[in-house]
Amino acid sequence: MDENIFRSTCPISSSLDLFGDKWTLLIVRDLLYHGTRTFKDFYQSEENISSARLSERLKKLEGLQALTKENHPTNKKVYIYKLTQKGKDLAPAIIDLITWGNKYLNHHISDESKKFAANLKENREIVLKELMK
Amino acid sequence: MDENIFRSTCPISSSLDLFGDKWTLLIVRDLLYHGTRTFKDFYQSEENISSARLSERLKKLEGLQALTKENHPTNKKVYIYKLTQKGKDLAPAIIDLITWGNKYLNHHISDESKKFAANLKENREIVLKELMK
DNA sequence: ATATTTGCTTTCACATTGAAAGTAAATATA
DNA sequence: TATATTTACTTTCAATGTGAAAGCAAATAT
Repeated sequence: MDENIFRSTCPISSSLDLFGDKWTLLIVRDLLYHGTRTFKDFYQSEENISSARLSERLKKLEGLQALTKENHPTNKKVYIYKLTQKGKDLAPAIIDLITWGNKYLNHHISDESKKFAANLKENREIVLKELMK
Repeated sequence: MDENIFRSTCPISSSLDLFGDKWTLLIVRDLLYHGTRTFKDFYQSEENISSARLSERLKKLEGLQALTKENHPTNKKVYIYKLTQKGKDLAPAIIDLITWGNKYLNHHISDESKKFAANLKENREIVLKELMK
């Protein structure tokens, strides 16, 4: 990883240099929820990422070693993406964004997400452990 | 706030629709660390935000009611920016990004930030309470 | 043998950004 | 009281990043 992508020696600033965009953490979200994903799975998630951007972000995350890409056991055309520990360690930040979004944007959040967020609020550590395992 | 800025009914996606860029959370960071800030204070922080972008982001955060802008008590040219509760509630996500950055980008993080992050790791709830008060 | 699926890449108009310069009002200084 | 400086912006614009659509090649299904 090139050092000159970092604006300062501040850890938030540096984390945002890597994850401060609208797509990267959504890819991590999908993997936290589902464990493994294929290109098609990501592509079909409801936010409608373009294939160009998805491809680019997967490469970035792979380069960061936040996820791994492996062959599908039977289908040679399909690849399986999985989080590494480095990727899983983004779970706390992600659930805090869920909590914030659920509190302040509640009127347009789906019922399913509201339930998930309510559970999170009660059992942060348990949900975290579950997501990161 | 316009509803059509949101890509989906997912709370992470929606939070990222608001904060998924390289500058917005850094402004919140400065306010968490310092309590109050002026335009000049933000402008002089080490990441070198351009005044055009700073002005734009401050307006966005004010529009979201994540911060307030008030007159300086004696200098009519200066404005004082402060976090609202909505803004302070971003503190958990921000400290988790500090923790992640400190763990995985440690080699280029300043000693001061390393100390802060170490304390955070030991005393998450106490530091959080202190930042949000 | 042919159609479909999957995981991309390519293209390009459009949106966002960073850097620099400009501005106007308020304040400090001579 | 005149002038320099400071503060909080706005304007401009080239460079960069993005979304939507189309294209492609290998693998799989029919």
